[in-house]
Amino acid sequence: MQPRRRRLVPPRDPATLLPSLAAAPSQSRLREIHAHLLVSGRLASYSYLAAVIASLASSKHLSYARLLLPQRPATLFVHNSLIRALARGPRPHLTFAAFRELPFAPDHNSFTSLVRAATSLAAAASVKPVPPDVGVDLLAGSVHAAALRHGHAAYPHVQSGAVSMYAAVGDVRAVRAAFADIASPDMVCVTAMLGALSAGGDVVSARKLFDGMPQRDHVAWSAMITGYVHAGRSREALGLFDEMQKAGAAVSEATLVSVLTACAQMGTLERGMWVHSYVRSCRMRLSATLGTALLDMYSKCGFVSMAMQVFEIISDKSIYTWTSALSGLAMNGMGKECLDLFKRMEDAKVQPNAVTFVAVLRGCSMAGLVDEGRTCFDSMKHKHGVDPWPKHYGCMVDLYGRAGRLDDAVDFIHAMPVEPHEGVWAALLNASRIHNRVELGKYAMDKLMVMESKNCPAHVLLSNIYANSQNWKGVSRVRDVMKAKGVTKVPGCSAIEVYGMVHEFFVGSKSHPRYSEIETMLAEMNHRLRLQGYAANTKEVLFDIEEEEKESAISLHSEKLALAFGLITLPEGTAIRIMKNLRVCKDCHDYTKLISKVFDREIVMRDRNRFHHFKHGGCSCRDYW
DNA sequence: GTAGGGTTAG
Repeated sequence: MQPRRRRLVPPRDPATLLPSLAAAPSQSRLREIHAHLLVSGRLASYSYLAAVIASLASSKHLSYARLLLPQRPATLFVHNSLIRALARGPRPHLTFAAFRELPFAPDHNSFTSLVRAATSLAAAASVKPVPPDVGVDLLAGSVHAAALRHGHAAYPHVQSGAVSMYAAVGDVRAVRAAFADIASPDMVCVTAMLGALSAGGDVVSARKLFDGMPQRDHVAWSAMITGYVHAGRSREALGLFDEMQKAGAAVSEATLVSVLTACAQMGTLERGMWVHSYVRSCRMRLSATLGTALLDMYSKCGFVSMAMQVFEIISDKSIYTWTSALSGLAMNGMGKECLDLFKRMEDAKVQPNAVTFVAVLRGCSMAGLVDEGRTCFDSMKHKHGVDPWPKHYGCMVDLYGRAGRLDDAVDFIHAMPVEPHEGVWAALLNASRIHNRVELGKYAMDKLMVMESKNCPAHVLLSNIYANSQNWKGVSRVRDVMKAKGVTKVPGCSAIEVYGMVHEFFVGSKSHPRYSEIETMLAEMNHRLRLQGYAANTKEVLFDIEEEEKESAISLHSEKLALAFGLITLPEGTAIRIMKNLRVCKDCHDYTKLISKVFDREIVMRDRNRFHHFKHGGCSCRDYW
């Protein structure tokens, strides 16, 4: 077959070329476009040249952009365009090189971009080391100092940029100082500041600032919603979103991303699906960011098939998209699928980062794929050049430990090139609990104690190990230690969404308005289960109490209350979805399995670590958690 | 024709 010849038709409007440049064209297409620009004489126009350079720099053709620069005696504006594009692009450290090579004295616009570059670098530094090997805090300080030296630090854009920059490096004092320097902050500055405050963990001050704003646009609303999401207060985030819509503020893509994150956090599938249909009805394009937030919401609501459907239709998948999909498969126990997807990612030549490997290793560990996990861990550094984090070592110990290969887990710990951190010992402790290795559990706990750990789940784990071996002295010792160290126990809470409303249940709480119905249902559940020969597993109750009392304490675990409520309110044939803030205990797990059989219901339960999909008396985790 | 809000893990 004859290869089709491409026609060289110059586009009528030069502006139509810019999007195709930013979309990272192939080399040959790029040369074609360049030829058009030269022939049509458009590269002679400064503003157009600047736009072209900016588009090129933000795509994958940085060197090409640089090539264009000396073609004309470029103005400061053209150089600033390049710097701006670099600062917003995927490799912000290149901004500094371009800044140093400026053939002009930098102006306030140059510094606006430089501050932005430092901000992006600081944000990226948590995932990968920053290329110019310098601490991001030092970088922020010196960028600010340079702006002062050149007399541009008082420019409003530099000022509000500095607020965000110091927030990104986590320097709360510098944030406050930078904000105090601004004589009369406008809406944009205040929004930057409220974002900075909530990023620093102070949503309360952020909210005060927000309430005091004379006017708020959609960015200000979004920033506040995001603040709540990052604080883990997703209920308030969703409430604020409702207010935002009542106030008539425009809903942007960024807003929806935050709202979806809130839905994911709470596990409110119905509201999440509402956002999805909103996106569709507005005919919004599913960008990588929006699509990823959507896919993540579906996985965190236990709706994996839908998550994967969304994944497939995202056309420009980012590293976040891939990682989120992998993590979704991992937490739903689909280790095999997770590895397959990782292979696809490698084939697609997408570079995995450290977070990606956390997801894949967790996938292996959830599904008991020990050898595959080991291979993956080894490939991290050798094949992909990703240095392992403490967490990756923890995943490996978990992988060996869960599978019952405790000796391998211990060998692995001893062979670690870095000092084992808390998570490693906690993983060993958990494995000891699963496989009833009391001595090994004590050993792991001793290590944790030395670290002055206030890790509450670890203490509870050790207590469970003691309880399993009827060692009530050990149990009460753990309790005393917890008291002495001030380890606070988070109360167990299960949430269930019914017709758009989220109902929360705590252990033994009777405060729900429909509690009497719940009580009746609980009695019926227990009755029907007993007919099936179910006896409560009371071993894991934290304290040594009389057998009868124990049973009633267990029967009031929050997940059972939520389950009863779901059985009352949700029509037959609909899955019951429960979100628990802590791990499901063994008894509740067995109990739920039986309920799924006796009541012929699909039950999806999300706990702190993963999902359990109960059906016909079995669970997707194959009791392996 | 230059600012502020957004996605993965924990």
